[in-house]
Amino acid sequence: MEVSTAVNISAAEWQVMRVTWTLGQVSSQTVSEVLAKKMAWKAATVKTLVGRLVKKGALATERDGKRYLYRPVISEQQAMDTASQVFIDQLCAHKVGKTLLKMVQDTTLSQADIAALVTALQEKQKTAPTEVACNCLPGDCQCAAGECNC
Amino acid sequence: MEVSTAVNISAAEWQVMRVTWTLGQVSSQTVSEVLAKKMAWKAATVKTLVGRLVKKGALATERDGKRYLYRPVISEQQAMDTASQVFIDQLCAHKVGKTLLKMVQDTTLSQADIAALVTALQEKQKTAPTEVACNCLPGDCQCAAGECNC
DNA sequence: ATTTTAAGTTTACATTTGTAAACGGTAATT
DNA sequence: AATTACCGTTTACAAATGTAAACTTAAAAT
Repeated sequence: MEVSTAVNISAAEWQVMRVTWTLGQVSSQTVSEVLAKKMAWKAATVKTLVGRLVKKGALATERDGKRYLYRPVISEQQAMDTASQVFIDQLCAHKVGKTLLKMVQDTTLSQADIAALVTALQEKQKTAPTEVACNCLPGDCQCAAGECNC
Repeated sequence: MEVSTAVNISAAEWQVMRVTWTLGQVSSQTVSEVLAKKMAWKAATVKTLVGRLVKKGALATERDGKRYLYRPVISEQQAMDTASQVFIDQLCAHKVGKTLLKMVQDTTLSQADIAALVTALQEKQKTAPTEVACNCLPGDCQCAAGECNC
């Protein structure tokens, strides 16, 4: 039944997660070194974030002598997909397409990424509707002509 | 020089913005009615959010007798684009493609949206790199073989 | 064995966010 | 004219977030 494994990871915490996703299993010292350089954060700040992530269940710990090693509990891809969903869900359904277009245009993508996207889109095209209705208002979108872009 | 017009709009505030984006110029009563139904928010809650948005400069006011009419200061598309950028920027550059793919797959898009995306992607393909490097760590990604998905 | 270090834990503290009640004033209704 | 109904403004208040110092303890170095 999928008991809401969805942990909320804040923007700052996300940076810590990225280090663990990238390095797999890390000491907090490593995380601190990386983020001191990348984010100009004090070690104390990183400690707090790591602590919160452990409490939230986003990081698992394993004793390693006097210290701990931290390991991500959820995969990066899954976390990104969840975050994407949350992001998209808050937008007007009618305008999601335009926004995805902007994202695609403004992002560096590899040949493979592009190919995969094109394939998926072509597949999607087979069953895509002509229009996606605006869902900004409950019931029908009642915007007067010219007053909105729905 | 683009003096950071970027206003921060929280998730709850975003709902208020959507109403103004959709209806163009609204009384707080209208916003309240819409969101009471859509979000089950009390009128007081909406008042707070509207007030904060005005203070943040995201909504402009115009007197209308005893009350105000509210109007969005920035366009929805621009707000969405900014939010998208912020969202994408926090992700590992190497994995943005996969995430966009997921978004495309999980979202309802119109024929026109899909066509526009395909066109943009084909154009992008001409200059796309073979690989997009991971930028999770400062300097080179030092993940050991097999320990990360970079 | 003593001191230094490094780790984790506790405490701090201002802001932002979500949610809303209370208050005060003006316009509309009785 | 008195009263009611709205509307905007103030106040409330807990939780989350960003940022970090202080404290405590155990291991490492001398």
